[in-house]
Amino acid sequence: MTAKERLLSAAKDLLWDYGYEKMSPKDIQKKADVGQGSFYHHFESKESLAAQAVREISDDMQNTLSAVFETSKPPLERVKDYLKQPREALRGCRIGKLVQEVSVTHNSLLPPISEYFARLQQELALLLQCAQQEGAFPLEADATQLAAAISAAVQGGYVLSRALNDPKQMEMATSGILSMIEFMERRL
Amino acid sequence: MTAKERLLSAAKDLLWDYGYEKMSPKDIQKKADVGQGSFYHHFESKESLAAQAVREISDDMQNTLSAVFETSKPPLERVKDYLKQPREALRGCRIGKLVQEVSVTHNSLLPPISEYFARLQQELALLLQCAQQEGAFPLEADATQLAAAISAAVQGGYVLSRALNDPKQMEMATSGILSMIEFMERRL
DNA sequence: GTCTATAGCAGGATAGAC
DNA sequence: GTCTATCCTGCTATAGAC
Repeated sequence: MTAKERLLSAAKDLLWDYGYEKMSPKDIQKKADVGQGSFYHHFESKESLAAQAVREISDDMQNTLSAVFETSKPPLERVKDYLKQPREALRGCRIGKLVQEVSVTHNSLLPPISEYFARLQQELALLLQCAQQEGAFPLEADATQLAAAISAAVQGGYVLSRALNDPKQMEMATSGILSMIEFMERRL
Repeated sequence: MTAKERLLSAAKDLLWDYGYEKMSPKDIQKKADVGQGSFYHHFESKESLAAQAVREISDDMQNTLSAVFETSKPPLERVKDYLKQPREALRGCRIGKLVQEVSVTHNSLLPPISEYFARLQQELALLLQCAQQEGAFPLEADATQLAAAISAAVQGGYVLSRALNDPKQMEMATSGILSMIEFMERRL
């Protein structure tokens, strides 16, 4: 890996564990085994590097999404598969945890994050609507609201897991949603 | 208000908007209109002050919880009332947003936060079980899982609102859960 | 209790040699 | 492209006078 690639990779890791504000240029240089000179040769600033790192994280996560959503399974199964995905609950969401920082919502890091969540919700809503058209899910449900609730439960699962220092919180939150979906499926 | 009270009040505000790491002693002093000398006269350190501020925030929020949960309404109504509470979605959860910071999960600030969420989930689960015993909610639902899902949806609502810079995300997430609960209520 | 002065250190970035 | 030296600022805290 080139120095530039190592810097990006290190930044992606540190953003996950430390967040944007607490991640210092020196932390990145040390983790990437790269000198200060190289850092500022390849990137204009910490924000510039972070913006590119967040862009890559968003792309990675959208690819993961595609792997779950673009299958031949019935639409509602794909929604359930999303809920059942393995997650590093205590580490937090690579992308969701960043939005709590003032320095992130007020700079160039936000757009790739918004993009990820917009796409997630859009795909979930679409799948739910398909399920409804196929008669696999109650028509009275509001697909858009449900999509928001599902993505919120996952993000909240991360928060609760960290707050209670217990990875099972994620499992409970997603299982709770899953149970409700299956209930609605049975009684349509 | 005494200088000590002003310091605590300022810290509570800054924790909400800036978070723990980005909130500096100088920020607090300035907002409280108190000199550096006073700051370190009343508190040992930034962490010490923050710990006390978080303790108070947790207490405040538990009082808000009591106001919603300790009424004479039917149990399931109280759960719905919790979901319908007004929230400053874009500002984030006063307490939930803190747990994403490494410096918070690794120090004395976490316990009051854990306490709040533990109590929230316990009360929600209890109310759901009451509703089940009264025949107002399906027995096949797992109250503990649902309580986790409900509290997660609220926390996730905050995250999504900030990520998409749209306060309606909170409303959609909580309405989504609300709809599912009402669906289950109708078809028990 | 409150003030000002000061200290030590880290964050973020620049300069110029190699 | 990479290295070392250097700069300025802000963070966190201490010291000692009033």
